[in-house]
Amino acid sequence: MELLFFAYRDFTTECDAILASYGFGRAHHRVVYFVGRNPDISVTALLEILRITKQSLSRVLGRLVREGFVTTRQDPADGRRRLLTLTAKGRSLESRLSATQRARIAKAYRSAGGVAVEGYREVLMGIIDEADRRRFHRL
Amino acid sequence: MELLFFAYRDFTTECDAILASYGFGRAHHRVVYFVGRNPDISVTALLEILRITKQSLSRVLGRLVREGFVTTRQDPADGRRRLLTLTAKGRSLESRLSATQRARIAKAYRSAGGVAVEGYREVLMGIIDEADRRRFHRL
DNA sequence: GCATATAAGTCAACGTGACTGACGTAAAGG
DNA sequence: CCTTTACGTCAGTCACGTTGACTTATATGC
Repeated sequence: MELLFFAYRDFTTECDAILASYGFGRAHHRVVYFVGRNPDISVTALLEILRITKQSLSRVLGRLVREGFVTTRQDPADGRRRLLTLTAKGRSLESRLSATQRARIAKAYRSAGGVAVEGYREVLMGIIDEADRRRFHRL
Repeated sequence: MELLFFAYRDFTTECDAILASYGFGRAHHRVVYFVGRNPDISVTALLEILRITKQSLSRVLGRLVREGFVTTRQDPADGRRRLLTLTAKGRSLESRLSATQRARIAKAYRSAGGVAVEGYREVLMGIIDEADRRRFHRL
């Protein structure tokens, strides 16, 4: 429990500094991250991943769209849906944020070795709710 | 990165429900957890673990003390220090919260096996800032 | 074709838990 | 004695979550 607490805390603090320089918070990071991972994702699908309310997302996403990090377009198959995708600016922010986290994970992976990484992934997967685990089977 | 996000989210949501029934939030949980782990901890030491400001801690800790979950006493060795310890009521809350998390971790450990757990701990340790890693060497 | 359901957006109000800055007090220590 | 440390508190701000109500556009089933 302590391990997870410290790992998650240190995992996010570097990003917080970058985000602060844009006037963003963690909520913006999560949106940028998941839109980056799932281009053309619908608003509802994003809400289900983040498990927050539409109103909470609205403020964060609205700003990201207004400031040109995310674009919305109508779903050609279902006109009610708005599909979200990162712009070049959004991808640039996303990779800047991910770079610090990837570096941290890569360092931990290297020093722990392949067998440890296998175990790490297996245990984390076991901690995740069964329903959400399926998200990873696709990858 | 996604693994950590979902694992941490699912790791905390069960507790959030219990905490909500007391009118508490995650901040209270963290205080109860770390005071439980470190009986007779000073306020400053707790602040360093949590990495929040005195003012932020004050509201949360103040309420826990007023409602009888945590006791403070003067450090006999240094009268400026207030030593924090859980009351029976506090320990009861702590174990109730920990029980759900322990169960989740235990389940993940069992299904992953001992070798995986070794790797899991090794990688998480690598993600944690070097300075904080020392905290675990004691344990 | 109309009624209902769904996707999205918005207005308003609120709560928690962070933050900064300033100030007060008690105890320790050179 | 003066400075530093530990703690507490007042005041104001901000991020980000919540609920509830309402609107608009589109899809879909009868």
